[in-house]
Amino acid sequence: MRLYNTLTKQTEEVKPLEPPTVTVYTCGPTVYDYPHIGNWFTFIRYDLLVRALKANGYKPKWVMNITDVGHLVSDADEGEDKLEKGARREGKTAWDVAAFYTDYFLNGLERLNFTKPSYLPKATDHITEQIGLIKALEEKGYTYQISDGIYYDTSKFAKYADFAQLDLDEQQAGARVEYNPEKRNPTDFALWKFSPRDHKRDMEWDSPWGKGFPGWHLECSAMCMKYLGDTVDIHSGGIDHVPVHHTNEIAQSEAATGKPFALLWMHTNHILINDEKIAKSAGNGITLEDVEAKGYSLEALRLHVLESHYRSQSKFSWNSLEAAQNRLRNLQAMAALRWQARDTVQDAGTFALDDVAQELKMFLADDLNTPGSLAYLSNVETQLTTVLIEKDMVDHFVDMLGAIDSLLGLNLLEIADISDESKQLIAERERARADHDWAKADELRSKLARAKIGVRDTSSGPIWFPL
RNA sequence: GGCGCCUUGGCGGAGCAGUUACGCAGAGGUCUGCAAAACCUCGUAGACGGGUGCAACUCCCGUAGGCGCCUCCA
Repeated sequence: MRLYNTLTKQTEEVKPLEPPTVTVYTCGPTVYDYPHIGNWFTFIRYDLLVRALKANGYKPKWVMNITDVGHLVSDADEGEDKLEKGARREGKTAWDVAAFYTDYFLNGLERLNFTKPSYLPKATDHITEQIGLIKALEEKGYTYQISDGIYYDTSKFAKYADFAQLDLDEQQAGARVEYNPEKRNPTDFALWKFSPRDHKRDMEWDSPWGKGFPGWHLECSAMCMKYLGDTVDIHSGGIDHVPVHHTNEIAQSEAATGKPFALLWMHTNHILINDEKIAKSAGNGITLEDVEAKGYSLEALRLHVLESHYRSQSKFSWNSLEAAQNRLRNLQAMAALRWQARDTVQDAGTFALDDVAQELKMFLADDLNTPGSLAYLSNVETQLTTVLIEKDMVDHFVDMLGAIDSLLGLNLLEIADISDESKQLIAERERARADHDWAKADELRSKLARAKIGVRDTSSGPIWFPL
């Protein structure tokens, strides 16, 4: 399996430290509000990564964290904690807000048919580990204290700028934010922030340096190392994390352990809506509820994610979701053939159902080429809907659907057989057609359509499909 | 100001130096009692201008436009 590695800027073979296990860390959500569709796009892409790894013989150990403290609203450690801000907005405590949106997120993973991560650790459950990491950094001389917290001195980590190819001097010149003048370097970041004197935070902990809370970047390093070891095989997240969050994770982790933090870094590009990135301020933060309210299924959303490559900046619109929904319907029509096998079919051809899984797997093994896998699947669909299924092919056909589902998560196996009543209507319509009672035949077709069942007539009899 | 990316047919969206990506929508046709089904065909796609190749959408240079990051962000 090959993936593009942000670290080396090239596509390379996945080489886990201890195959067949492959450790994967994904930077998860900050649970202060409803995730928008762009967040879900990214997470679905990592679900696909894990599915692809499994299909290609690996045993993924997947950790996705829940950021429930410390994620600051704005710039260089000056801003407010997102959780505390969310709490004020909703008149709750930060703990309540975190619990609510954590539940919402976990529920979303199920609604979207995610592979279950091996661990979904919360930052607030790992304060001890985070303090331990700061201590390690302190012992090695990477930290310093200023009035509002303990900071990491990025000038002590020689290759700080390498990962994101940062030009630190030039950046400084054009920076749009004012940095805390107490900091030694503009890129230095908080490891531990002291609680403010004037009010009590909902979330705060004791530490060797005083009461406060951990900086945002710290949690990922601490939890990744706790669950997956000092060196993780694949570390992943949104492309926006490259210059700051992941750069800082590398700095603090490698400074503490002296080992590479991740062998391969994988980053997903963002989707745009109306050629703009998604931001709450732009009012384009579409949620899963919005998608469903417009009558689109979450499977259609997932299919839409598959239609573009994870490294390209793709566009989202209701039109394109509509297209995905229609495309999904056609795949579901193919899946419905499992209930409608014929004793014999004309020209069964030489189509090899067993090859489908292998082919799809190869597309995904090629840097998650999901658009290629769908193009292939469309060709399969065209052949099968033309040829139909013979009874002794059904087992193979169901296996094929299962393989598609386990790779792409489209729930094609969930397309159920129709009721006996509906089958009788279809049979009745056939009799009407035989009697040339076209009015009755068309009426029955309308009746079936109201039950979301479509019918097409073929030389080997009627075929139904879900509308 | 710095760094990087992108520009493909109505829409979405890939790969590839020379063979149809694919899907959705649309047009024409075939079949059928009819069809909203199915099948076939079609739209003379590659921002623009140069260059290197026998050959470029696919490599190089330039121009125009767009986007992302440098600041919380999937």
